[in-house]
Amino acid sequence: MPKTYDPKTVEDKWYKFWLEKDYFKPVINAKKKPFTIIMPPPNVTGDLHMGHALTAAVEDAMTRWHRMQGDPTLWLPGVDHASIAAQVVVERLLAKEGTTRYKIGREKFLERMWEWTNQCRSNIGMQHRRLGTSCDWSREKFTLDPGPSLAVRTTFVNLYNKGLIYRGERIINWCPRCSTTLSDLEVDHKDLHGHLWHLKYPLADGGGFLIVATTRPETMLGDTAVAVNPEDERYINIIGKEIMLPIMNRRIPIVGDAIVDKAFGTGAVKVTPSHDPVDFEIAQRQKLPLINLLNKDATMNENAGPCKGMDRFACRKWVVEEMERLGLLVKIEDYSHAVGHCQRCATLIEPMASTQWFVRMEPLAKPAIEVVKTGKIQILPDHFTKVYLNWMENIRDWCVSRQLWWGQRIPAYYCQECGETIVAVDAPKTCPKCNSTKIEQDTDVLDTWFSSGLWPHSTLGWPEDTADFRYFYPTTVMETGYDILFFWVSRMIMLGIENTGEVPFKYVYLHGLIRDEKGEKMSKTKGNVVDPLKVIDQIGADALRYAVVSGNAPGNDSKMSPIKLEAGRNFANKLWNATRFVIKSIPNEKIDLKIRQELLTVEDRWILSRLSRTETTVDKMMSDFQFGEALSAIYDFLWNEYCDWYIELAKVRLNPENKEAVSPLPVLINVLETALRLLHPFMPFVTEELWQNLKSRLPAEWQKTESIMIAKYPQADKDAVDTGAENIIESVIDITRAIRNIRAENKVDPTKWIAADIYSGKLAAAIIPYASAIQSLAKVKPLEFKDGRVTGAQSEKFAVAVLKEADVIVPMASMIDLAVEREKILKEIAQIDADVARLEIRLQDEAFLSKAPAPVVAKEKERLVERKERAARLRQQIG
RNA sequence: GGGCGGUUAGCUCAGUUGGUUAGAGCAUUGCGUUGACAUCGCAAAGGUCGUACGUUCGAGCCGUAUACCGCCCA
Repeated sequence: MPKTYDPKTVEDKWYKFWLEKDYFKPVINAKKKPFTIIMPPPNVTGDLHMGHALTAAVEDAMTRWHRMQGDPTLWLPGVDHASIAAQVVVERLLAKEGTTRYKIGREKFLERMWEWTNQCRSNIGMQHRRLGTSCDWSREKFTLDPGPSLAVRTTFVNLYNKGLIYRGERIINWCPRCSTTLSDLEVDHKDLHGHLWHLKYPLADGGGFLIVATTRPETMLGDTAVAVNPEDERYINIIGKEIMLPIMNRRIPIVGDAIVDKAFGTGAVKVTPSHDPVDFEIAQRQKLPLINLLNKDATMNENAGPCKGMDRFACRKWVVEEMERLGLLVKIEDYSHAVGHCQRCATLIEPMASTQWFVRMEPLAKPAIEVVKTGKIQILPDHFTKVYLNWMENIRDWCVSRQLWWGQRIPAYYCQECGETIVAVDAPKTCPKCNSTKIEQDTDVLDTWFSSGLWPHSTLGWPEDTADFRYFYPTTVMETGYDILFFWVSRMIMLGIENTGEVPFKYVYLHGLIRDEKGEKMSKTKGNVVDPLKVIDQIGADALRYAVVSGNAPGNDSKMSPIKLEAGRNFANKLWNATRFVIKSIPNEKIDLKIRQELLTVEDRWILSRLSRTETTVDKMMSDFQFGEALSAIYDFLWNEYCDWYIELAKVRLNPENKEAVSPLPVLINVLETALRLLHPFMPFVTEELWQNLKSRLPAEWQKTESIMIAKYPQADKDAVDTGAENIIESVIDITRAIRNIRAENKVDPTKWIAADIYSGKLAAAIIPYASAIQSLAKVKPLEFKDGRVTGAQSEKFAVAVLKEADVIVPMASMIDLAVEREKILKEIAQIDADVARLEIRLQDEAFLSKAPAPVVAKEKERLVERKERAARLRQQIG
């Protein structure tokens, strides 16, 4: 075996081996409860990032853990068509080529989308394989596959028939760049520094003005009323009167509506029903007309009068100038307010009244609230339960139609003859009302999250009654980032219950975001992304997986840094070398590796006890989704107990001179083999490589299992816990450390042997057999064990360490070779004397004293004092 | 405005039913390389656990208040 671990030479080999053996495929066994996890499908928007690596590492750890425990385990991978996100990516490609989706047309555009998607999908698949993910590739799904597509259409039709999907005119979020509606969740609110313009609106009867304030003055062109609170005494007399809307010279009514806040501004508000959600509501109540001002690209349309054709921002400027010219601009205030931006392209969103498809959410939310409140679904970490419930309880209808081309086409058809709307799973040939064949499908597609919401059941075959669906649904865990709790975990719960009558999963495990070293979100535009594939190329998949999982607590963000990655690489290498050592120690002749209780030494019983405790901890932590904690328990055991102490103690017995010693090999090998299995779910490649390496050098009975990934996960042997052995070895470790500590404090040459006396009280008999171990580990000889406790220690002659179970006494004389020490000190004194002489000459030099800067002179004087003092102390020491 | 989370060693963070002397990785300092590993070993230094009250025999952990930082929702 080479001296260092080289992941490149092993990872591909083992992944291929696992695939060939079909280990990733579960065997359906009706008698056993399956463990099922559906992978949150990455978007076909590019490469996998660190967040995906974390998802993959955590899900793979769970999957491998359950598989090794003998559960029929399915981890189903998939990819999301990511309607808007993917379309934005390809549109950017087109822009670089100097064209647009409109120029090339829908059909050609979709071809490009598929081309991109196929390439992206295979890339994502390759990247997941590099990460070592043990998902069942034979069941891989894509959101646009026939199965999931059928699920989407079936769901849409069912919801429509139940009245839970409707088409209506509402205020929606319009992205002018993407030229589509967006759901509320797809809009990011950012605080912007803007202005509040105060405008004078003259009464139509010439009896004065009302003053209204707005952050979007251009919308005044679409005002259809001014509203005041009906209980506002200032305005009670003018309700019912009319305003002459400036610029447009249109008469609009003054209406009373309770929603108007008397205290805000002047208490009078302009009403633009087509471009503001609150105004839209007022218009509904007051039966006001809607005037839409905007074209799809956010230029002003023919309703904007003189502003027709202007861009929305140009129009704003023009309106303000015009109002000022008319003497109707009262004042401009600085004003900070939250403004919606498109999550995908960051363009400013325009609220706009539009006829779209909506999902009525409240009836779907009710059972989804119930299952979480009653614990049928458990959200981890727990505090996200509140976040979830708060969102669910204040839910609003969901706009699902998108004016995009890439995605699931809405299964609604319109008769061109009689205007009938037909919603059906399969395209109708004739209109059921008028028998016309002139039928056209809705041109819009569905919000991508509509199909994601069906993912846990659509991937398993629903709406068909499949064996997979029957066996694996409801699934066990949904593992994903907390940032998409609403986007899809919530919708999966709602739609899962709606479609199947059962919860889609038992647990929701939410992980945090992986940020860069400074704690900032990684993004391509910031250029701070860490590419997981590059990391794998450099240090291997196991090291990357270690880095993302270790120290990662549920729901907490974590920062990624080269240092963390290095820690992972170092651990893999440590493990490699420990195994290399064990393998080297295996003799060529046949050996019996069976652990025989009667032959176990105290350190054997100690490491077996520690292993048992580690297994218990790991089992608890894995069951509690504390993956970081489980991993660190394994790390600590392997590095700080097995490598640092057990191997070191075993070396004493392995020494060929120590012929009568009982061989440590049975325990040395068994513990290592077990620990490799413990670690396997986290670091699959290096553990497989080492396990196979180790196994190949062992007797036949070790050859029965052909891969670590299908070997049994270690279970704690409670009988192995041995507090007595733990106390003894802990004392041996304490004593060794104390002596090393004394050596270090007294600067004893590492090759020098020193003497020590141990007063170990009631443990003496147990510790005495470790005399030779302590001797070699602490380089101490002679080592004597004495009765009782130390009394009246003389610190000038002895170094003393008082430990839990023992006292350690080291005579000073044994540490210092006086003659050598005297030589060293004399040398140092000579050196200092030379310094002193030079400094004295310099400080008597008139030229130096007058020309050198004062601080330099002062420093030299100080140095002289310090040197003289040190020389005096050294002279004192040698007498 | 409503809600949630964080504040622990120089840095990054663990610390889940309150229980001896609060841990890890990295960084720092000193020492060490002829048989597992310098991607290493040995040792050292470093913390009034944001602040203030309270509950308790006992608080990093529970309660109240407060400061600062971050996130989500409106």
